[in-house]
Amino acid sequence: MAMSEQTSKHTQVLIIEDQHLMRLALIHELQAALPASIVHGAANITIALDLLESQQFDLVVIDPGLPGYDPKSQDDRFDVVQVVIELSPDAIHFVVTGSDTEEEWEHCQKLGVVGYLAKNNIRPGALVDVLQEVAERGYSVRLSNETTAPPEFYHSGLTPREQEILGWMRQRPSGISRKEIYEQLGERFDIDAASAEKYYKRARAKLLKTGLLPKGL
Amino acid sequence: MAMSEQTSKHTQVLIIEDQHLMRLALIHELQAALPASIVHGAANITIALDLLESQQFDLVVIDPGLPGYDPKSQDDRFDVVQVVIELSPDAIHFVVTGSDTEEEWEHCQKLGVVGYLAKNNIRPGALVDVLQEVAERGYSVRLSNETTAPPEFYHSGLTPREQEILGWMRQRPSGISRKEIYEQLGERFDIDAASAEKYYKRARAKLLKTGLLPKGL
DNA sequence: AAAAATAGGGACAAAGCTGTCCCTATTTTG
DNA sequence: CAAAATAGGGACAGCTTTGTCCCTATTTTT
Repeated sequence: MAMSEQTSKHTQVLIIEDQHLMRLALIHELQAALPASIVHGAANITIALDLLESQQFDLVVIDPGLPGYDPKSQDDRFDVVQVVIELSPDAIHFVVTGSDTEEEWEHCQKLGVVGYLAKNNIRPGALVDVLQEVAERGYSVRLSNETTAPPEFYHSGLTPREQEILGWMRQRPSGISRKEIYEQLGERFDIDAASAEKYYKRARAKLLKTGLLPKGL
Repeated sequence: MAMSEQTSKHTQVLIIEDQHLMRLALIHELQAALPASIVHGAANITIALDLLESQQFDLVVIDPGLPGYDPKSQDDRFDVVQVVIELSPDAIHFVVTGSDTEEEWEHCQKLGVVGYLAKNNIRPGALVDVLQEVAERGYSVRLSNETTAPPEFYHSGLTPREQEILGWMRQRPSGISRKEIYEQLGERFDIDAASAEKYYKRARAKLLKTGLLPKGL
């Protein structure tokens, strides 16, 4: 019988978050940010504690606003964080919350948390930057931040690439030519600028065919 | 110049939610639930009001916990909902919140809301049921609910189908054979039970190759 | 012991997405 | 006006995912 290789080369990640869609989104983000990782999800503290006792993790992401704890009680919130940290002393710990405060971050930091992220300040792809910042500076904080992002527009007939390119193009500041955007996108996605242009054009064509495309073209 | 067809056959949906990942997840869910829909996202109330003034919507989903409003103030939360409803009187309105209460639902109902959903009670695919319930009964309420879901396990090498099938299989109650699960899955996804079996096996093989698969096989 | 379930594969067609290259008009900008 | 940018496509190779069908051992139930 082969020995079970508990010490695999994969990064083990645990997400503790009770909101299903948010947990799935975080899992998705973490997988994208750490391609060789295995990501576990726990919808409540009971499952989380089971997992923490059964194996080691390299990174644990905690939402302290779990059911069974009084969301208005700071003590309850810190309790969750503290217990998790005690059970995974070698891991890196992030806190993700929908109601962030400067004071809570400071308290969490004393408990050993190195990442403190407001849910409304986590954009797709942002965790890459957070992880890098933690690696460089030892911590990363993103408090709540009212965004001025443009409205989004999702049409079921578009492929992910087309959605993505279109999203970027719609944020084009005035004075910047489309061509420049194509080049930026080419660099960002590591594709040809011409391909980015192609995607944009196809997306546009699809929207025209169905009869409506957003104002900013 | 062709006349712009404002009255297209597509269902127009608007999601007002400040948490980016949650907004994207909701957009995704809505597109899956309403395949012929065009879904718009607004990260704050300003964008939302712009959109509401510029066009009509058939369904508006509101998270009243937006920045700029005191999350502890019930009045502020209701204000958001009320303003949105006044600007889209012909639409159906859902409220999605991370801090739900029975009282808030009752108040929202008086304002015209027909769907009241706690964020921790929205699972992937659940909006289909919510929409159907609204169509049949006129309203749908899903208050906060502590789940007893099993731990989740996501491995980057698996395809979405494999992840999905594996997730279902891991919830198999004792006394139910795998074969029965295959049949349920076949029905649910409208594929052959044999295909479901194939996916499970391939997922299992991949996990074995990389050295670790979760306890429950 | 016979029947059913399970593990662990192979082969393959259809479809969709990605990415590249190339083309011609028309419009905008310097 | 000349040059650059833009609109609006066609063709195509490569890849992954999906879904179906088929196969042989081994284990578990009955």
